[in-house]
Amino acid sequence: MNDRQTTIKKMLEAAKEVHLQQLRQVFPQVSEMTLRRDLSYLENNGYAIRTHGGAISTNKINIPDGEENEYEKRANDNILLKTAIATKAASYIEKGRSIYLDAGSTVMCLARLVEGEGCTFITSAVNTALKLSNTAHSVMQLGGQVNKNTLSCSGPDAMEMIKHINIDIAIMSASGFSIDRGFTVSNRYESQLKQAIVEKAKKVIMLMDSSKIDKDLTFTFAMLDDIDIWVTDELDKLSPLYKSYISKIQVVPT
Amino acid sequence: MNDRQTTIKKMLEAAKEVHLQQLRQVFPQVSEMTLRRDLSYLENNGYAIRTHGGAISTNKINIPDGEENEYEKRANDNILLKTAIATKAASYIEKGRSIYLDAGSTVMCLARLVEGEGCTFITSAVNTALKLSNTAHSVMQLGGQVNKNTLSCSGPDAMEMIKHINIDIAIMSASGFSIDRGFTVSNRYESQLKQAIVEKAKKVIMLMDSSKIDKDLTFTFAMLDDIDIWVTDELDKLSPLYKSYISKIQVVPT
DNA sequence: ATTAAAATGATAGAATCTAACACACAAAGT
DNA sequence: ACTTTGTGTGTTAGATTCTATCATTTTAAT
Repeated sequence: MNDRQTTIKKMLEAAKEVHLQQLRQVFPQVSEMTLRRDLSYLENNGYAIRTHGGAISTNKINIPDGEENEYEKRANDNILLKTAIATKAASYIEKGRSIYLDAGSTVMCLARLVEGEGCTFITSAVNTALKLSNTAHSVMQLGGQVNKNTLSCSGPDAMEMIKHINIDIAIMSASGFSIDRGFTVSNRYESQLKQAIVEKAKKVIMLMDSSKIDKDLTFTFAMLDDIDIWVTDELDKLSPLYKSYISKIQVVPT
Repeated sequence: MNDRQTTIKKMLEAAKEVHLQQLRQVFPQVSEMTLRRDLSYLENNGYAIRTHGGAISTNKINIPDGEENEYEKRANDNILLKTAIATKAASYIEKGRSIYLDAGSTVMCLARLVEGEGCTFITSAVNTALKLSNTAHSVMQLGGQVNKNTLSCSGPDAMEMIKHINIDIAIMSASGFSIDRGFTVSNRYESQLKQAIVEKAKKVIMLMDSSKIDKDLTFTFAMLDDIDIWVTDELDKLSPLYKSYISKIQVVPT
């Protein structure tokens, strides 16, 4: 994408809508045909939808319920990899169980593809709850302060709620992992909640791609011993120390 | 909306996209101009976006997987009217206050357009919380069982949470109203929660269009005396009895 | 029955879109 | 150095679509 196309994309994001006549004034040095081609390019790449006389931003349409924030930008990175990991994890979900789904874009991928017949889903993430409400039999939303980066609810209210909830399987995510510090995140309250979930759940499945290995964040909520299964995409980064845990680490083909 | 327009709307929902030439084949008895007008109508009501040569469904983009749920079908009805009501209600929101936003599509319209500088928003609806998390300074999500029709959380967990929350202004919705039964909804837990909210809030603003007047549902959560302002679109349906309440009823132009 | 309002049809002209070809320029290969 | 290839761009002509307007029909209300 060249500078002109990037500018048009930004105009679209800001204004939600742009007319060819406006573009002609902004870019008088290029021909109308070129601007048309730019709009076609943006349409083919999913940034815009061409209308008669211009184009609108795809973000404009997303407003009804969609996610369109910092979170969403990260969520679309490596979406194929995340889907592969989520698909593997979905195979561990059994009918009629109580399933906790953590906040995080990989877990959100899983929420999109689970059927979970008769399952009760519990989640702290508002986007996950919204998605699950379409298909799932029963959905519990943990309450609390919403973190706009993770879309997760945490804090004393969430802690209080989980006291009364039994969890068969917890599908968790983390922002970093190292053998010394374990699984880490950057938010104190979310760390506290995750720690409590890991303790309560009968079975803990971690979804985390290899890019987060050997990165430590501020708060540790679990060590490798605390989880039962870890679904990831690559083992190459792992030091030989991990080899003893190989049986709990599931590697998905990429 | 007439039969033909309804059919086109369904075609759009199914196919995500429709060309005028296709419509001409489906409706050979009417002129092309009429079909163009139908598409314009659907566009003005938020169901479609016209393109060169046809139109696309607004659902096409925002729900990459899965079709629209029951909630969204209702949410798109009368969206202009709901926006008008929501805009009026937004003018009552003051900086830095604690604002409760109820579940409901009209209130969701308000969530889309509030700035609410420095406000803390509390809501039971997961879609509203998700939307607010983009823009608002602070968002609290009430926890509990998610109702897939209203996308609202309610139950003992939500009741427990609001005990510790102070509310300056509560923006409420209801499914029905009559002078005898007051404001009503069909779900026991949601009624219980709404009732508690109305009691706690210093100021209660009701958003409800006139189509719900003189319809009673199972559970009453407030009477006309309990609310401070009611924003609606029409007074014609009201019996003369209501006239004494005229000062608290705000009518928006349609 | 009369009137008003809404929906529809027909037409012309304006605006937009597409396709096709030509040109300029840079990168890569011979 | 020369050619080749590909990409980006400009120009034009013609096809398609859109809008505005007014005439006509249908529907609803009094």
